[in-house]
Amino acid sequence: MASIDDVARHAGVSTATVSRVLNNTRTVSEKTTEKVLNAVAELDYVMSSSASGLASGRTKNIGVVVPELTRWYFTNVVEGVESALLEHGYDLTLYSLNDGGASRQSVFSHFLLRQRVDAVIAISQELTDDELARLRALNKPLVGVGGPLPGVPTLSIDDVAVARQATEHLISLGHTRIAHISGTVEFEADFHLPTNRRAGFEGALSDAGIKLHERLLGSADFTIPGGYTAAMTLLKETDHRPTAIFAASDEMAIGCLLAAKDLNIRVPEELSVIGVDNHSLSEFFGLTTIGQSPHQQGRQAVDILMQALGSDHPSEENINTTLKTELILRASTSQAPPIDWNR
Amino acid sequence: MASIDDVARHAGVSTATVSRVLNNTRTVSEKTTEKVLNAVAELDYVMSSSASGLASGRTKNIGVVVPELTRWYFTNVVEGVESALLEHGYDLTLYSLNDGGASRQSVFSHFLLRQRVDAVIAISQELTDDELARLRALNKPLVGVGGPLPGVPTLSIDDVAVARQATEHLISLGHTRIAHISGTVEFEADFHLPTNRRAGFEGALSDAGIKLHERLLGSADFTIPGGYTAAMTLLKETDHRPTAIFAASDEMAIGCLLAAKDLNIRVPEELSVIGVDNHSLSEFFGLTTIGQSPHQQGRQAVDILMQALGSDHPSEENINTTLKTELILRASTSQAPPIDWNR
DNA sequence: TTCACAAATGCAAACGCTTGCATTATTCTT
DNA sequence: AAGAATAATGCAAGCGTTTGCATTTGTGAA
Repeated sequence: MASIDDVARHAGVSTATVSRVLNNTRTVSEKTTEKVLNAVAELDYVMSSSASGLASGRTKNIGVVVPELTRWYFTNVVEGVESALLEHGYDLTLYSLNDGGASRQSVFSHFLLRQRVDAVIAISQELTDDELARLRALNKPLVGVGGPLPGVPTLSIDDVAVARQATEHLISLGHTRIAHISGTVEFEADFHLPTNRRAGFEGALSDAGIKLHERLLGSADFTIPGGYTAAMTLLKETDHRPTAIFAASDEMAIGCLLAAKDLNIRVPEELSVIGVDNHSLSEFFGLTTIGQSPHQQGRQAVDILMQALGSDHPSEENINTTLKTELILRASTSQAPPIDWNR
Repeated sequence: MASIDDVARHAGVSTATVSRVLNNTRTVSEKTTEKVLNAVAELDYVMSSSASGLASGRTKNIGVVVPELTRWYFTNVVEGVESALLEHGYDLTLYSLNDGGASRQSVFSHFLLRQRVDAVIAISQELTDDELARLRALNKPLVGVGGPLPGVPTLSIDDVAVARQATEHLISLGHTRIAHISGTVEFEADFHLPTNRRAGFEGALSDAGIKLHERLLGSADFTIPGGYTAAMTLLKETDHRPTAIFAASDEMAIGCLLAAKDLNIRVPEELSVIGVDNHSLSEFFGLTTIGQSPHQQGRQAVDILMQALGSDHPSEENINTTLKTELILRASTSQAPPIDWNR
């Protein structure tokens, strides 16, 4: 495997010059640059990242911490991050905290500290003070995606506003018996997502002067089956069946759609359903939703990171950027049916 | 940030000894080991991976190459790999080849060559000869998951056998008008998966003396919507509607289930459906399937890798291990309905 | 042409580890 | 108890880059 010395010799210059060309420090003449590049090509030379990392302190590698990989949102953010990083010549080292405690512990106390990464992107990670402190001690850029982190530039949607918008959409269609399926408590760890979305829901309701009915509140685990089960309970509520459901995620909303079908409840004539995400299956199911685009969020996180890596002042300006979301109208919501007072 | 010298001084030993303790070379006395470990803990010392990598040539990092992240199979393999690697103290650097050509090119010609990884795991990647040669030139262990690779230890299921088993299951239930939804041609790149599964299907059919009917062959893109559309076409075939469908993936099979529901075709009374994967949604949909467990496959790939990294002879023995799969009976298949000869 | 200054290049000392070899401490034999 | 063998440790030379500083080359002005 060729080393920088081989290249230098081959091009008839010093290793310093080769290094400068490869890192394009702009102080090398055109002629020399070309010679070096030729030598590089001829020898199939690729720099050793270890050596470069050791000497410069820069690894050209970004750590990405994610709670798990199998959820739609995470997967898509990671893909966005990955593709953007590739364009910048960076590698992505993935830390998936699947099993909660155990791996989480070692990732924060060991893996991230090996000086393998120049920066880290934390996806939907509510970090403990200790973890945050550890990351800060690294003195490397850190950006969060999916929720606010104290003192860290983050990207996130406004969950309260999103939920409010979804609910208001239903209200504007004349619905008053609106159910909500929120996330179960174990998802609170993700920036209180269930609570926030529920808050938006309740806010919209109370603004419209609609009284919240306890029995119109369900919760599930953000999956299709979870949404299905929750919807089943809600929809069997015979004397006060909702005419609309706002599910805190598209997957749960799809579960609602399937439940309605199994109960022979027509959507949207008898039941409107709205979700959040614009999941890849939503279009297929004709689901009206508030869309967010995690792929884009991932790319944007990289932009922020690159900027931070460029200027060495840890520019504390862009604390929490709120990402825009968009109401996507499809076939699952419509005018509320006339209320059948007999039920 | 503490360096190995600090630790050495703090423990009153040489850096060599510290290094030995940390890499547990078994030649350090118990006493000394303890002293060193204490110093490490006190100083919160974590080794620099760059320095270690440069000096030893080992990075404790594995490259994982995957075609994309959003498909169930890939995500799960990666999760399996990640969790196993973590246990071994290895990092995982992810290369997702989403946009085909562009990134693929740079990953193979540049990223993987930076000596950032000790080995690579290629997931469902049919590699070109050139790419394979490049990887071999690295002289680092390589294991493939998802399909055979010439001269490389790989893990994969026997697609032909799986398809045969699925089809035989339907035949054993008395079905003779069996349709198949295979993958479209662009998925051929994944080790001819569509072709192989179709071959198994046709093999089982011909063994049973059942004539294959052209109009009972569909194809789709391995997604739920794709399966839905394909099934719609198949099931509208009024004069020769299939009584069973074997879909090349669970997602497509779920599409079939949804199509059947929309057409008011009862499953399994009027239509049996079987898929392949044991996707996380399959249980919910009551889908009979041939299960494989990608998570497990990922872990197993790591086992092989660790073994290869341990012994320096690139043990060429375990070329392509065939993974076991399992018929999982659920509610979507049953005895064939009596044939209505009037249709 | 010469000089001053800027641009281009080279020199060589880090960077923080690992490891072969040499040295010292310990244990076992006889 | 002495010597041999073995275990534990230390020394110091790399590993392949980057980069501050010194040096050489090139340029424009006088």
